[in-house]
Parts: sequence; structure tokens; C-alpha cells
Amino acid sequence: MSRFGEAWTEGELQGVALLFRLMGDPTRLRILSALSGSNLCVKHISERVGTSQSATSHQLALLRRADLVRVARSGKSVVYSLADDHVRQMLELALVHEREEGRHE
Amino acid sequence: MSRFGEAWTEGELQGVALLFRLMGDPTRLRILSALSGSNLCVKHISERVGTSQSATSHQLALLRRADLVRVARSGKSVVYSLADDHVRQMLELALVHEREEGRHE
DNA sequence: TATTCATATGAACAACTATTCATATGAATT
DNA sequence: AATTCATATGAATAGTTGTTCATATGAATA
Repeated sequence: MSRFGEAWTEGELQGVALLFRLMGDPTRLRILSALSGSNLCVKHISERVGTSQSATSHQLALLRRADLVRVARSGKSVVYSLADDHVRQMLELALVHEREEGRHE
Repeated sequence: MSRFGEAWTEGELQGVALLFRLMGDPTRLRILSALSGSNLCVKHISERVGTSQSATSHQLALLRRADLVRVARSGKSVVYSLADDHVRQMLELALVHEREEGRHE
């Protein structure tokens, strides 16, 4: 479990880098964090996160393309949810790490 | 375990965002991936990752400040290692996620 | 089918960041 | 103490990216 370091192909490395990069933006992280609580439509995400409809949609498109979130239509609105449990686990791990290092007031 | 979404403070959010952002750069990810195999000095990291000594050192400084890696002097060289097991786990989770989604050739 | 409402998309600009090149630092060895 | 070798740092530049504003799309309802 500790020696998977050498096994990365170039494609995997780029993919994982993209994944982390996408999670590393405050707006997108807020979106993911919101979605970790409940599935939400774009409007609600936008309100909750505090970003414009357009900005929210742009970011959701990125998250969608990277399979970090899933989409489903419900009536007039489009509902987003976290792609799977890995995403949830990564968010949680990062939070735990952050709290342990404790570099925030 | 699935309802920690609301609990994020601003400081935590920024901290976690920084964490992911740092892991989201190909060069830094290569560094972390290399360190997940074994502890290495700057020179060896530089060779292994294929970046200049300067670039490597700059990136290591960022990783160090965010507590993603640890430092120890050994003779003339400075040896870097992953900060803790959370980092290793995050790398592994991301890789698993990436492989499952399988968007790489 | 016409209209509406929610979401998506495109172009452009501002802000951020990774690398390079040059040089500084500083522990270890002589 | 002087020198060397590994690492760190600073400034500048080029490339990347998030937001805004304007507008397009398109499913759902009347």
C-alpha cells in the first residue's frame, strides 16, 4: 500500500493532477463541500456558494468533465451530486489533515 | 461521515483548497509520488522528476510550508519525505478514482 | 407551438503561478 | 578559517485560469 509511487503512468499523473487542481479552487471546493451534504440544483448551489449563476455553471462544467460530479435533470432544474464516495473520502481526508496540522485560526 | 459539509470554517476551506491546489500541479505531484516510494534529497528528486534544481527547490518550499512534506538534514544533503499517511492516502484515493473513471490511455 | 425559466456557453480581461536565470546561504569538510 | 557542495531565494517573464458580461440553448409548461 506504500509502494505505488512508481506505477503512475503519464496519463494517470495528468488525470490525478487535474483532479486535485479542480478540488483546489475555493469556489469549486465550496461547491463540492455543499454537494457532500445534499444534491442541489445550480441555482441553489449558486446561492449557497455565493457566486454568480454563470461562474457556478462554468465551474460545474469543469467538475462534470472530470467526473467529480454527476448530473440529473429534475423538472426544470438540473441537479448535481458528488460523483462517488472517493470524492467524499478525499474531502474528508484533506479536512482531517488540515485540522491536525492546524494552521488556521 | 457523510454530513460534514456544513462544518467547514473559512480557514479550513482555504487550507484544504491550498492543499489540493498544491497537489494539483504535475511537477509537485511527481515529487509527492516519488516521495511516496522513498525519502529523497533534493538532487535525487530533481533528477527523478526531471526539473531543475531551482524549480524543484521552489516547489519543495511550497510543499513544506503547507506541511505536505517533512525535512531532515543528512550529511550535506537535505532529505524530504511525505508529511504523514493522510497525504499518501489522498494520493492513493485519487489514483483509484482516476483508474475507475478511466479517462486515460 | 410559443413562451418561459434554468442552465450553458463564448470572449475578454485580471489575477495568479511555475519556470528560468542569477545569486545568496550555510552546513560540512579540508 | 577557508572552501566546497547542496540547497535556498529573488526578480522577471510566460503561461494558465477564474470571473464577468452578454447571449445562446433547450426542456418544461401554458
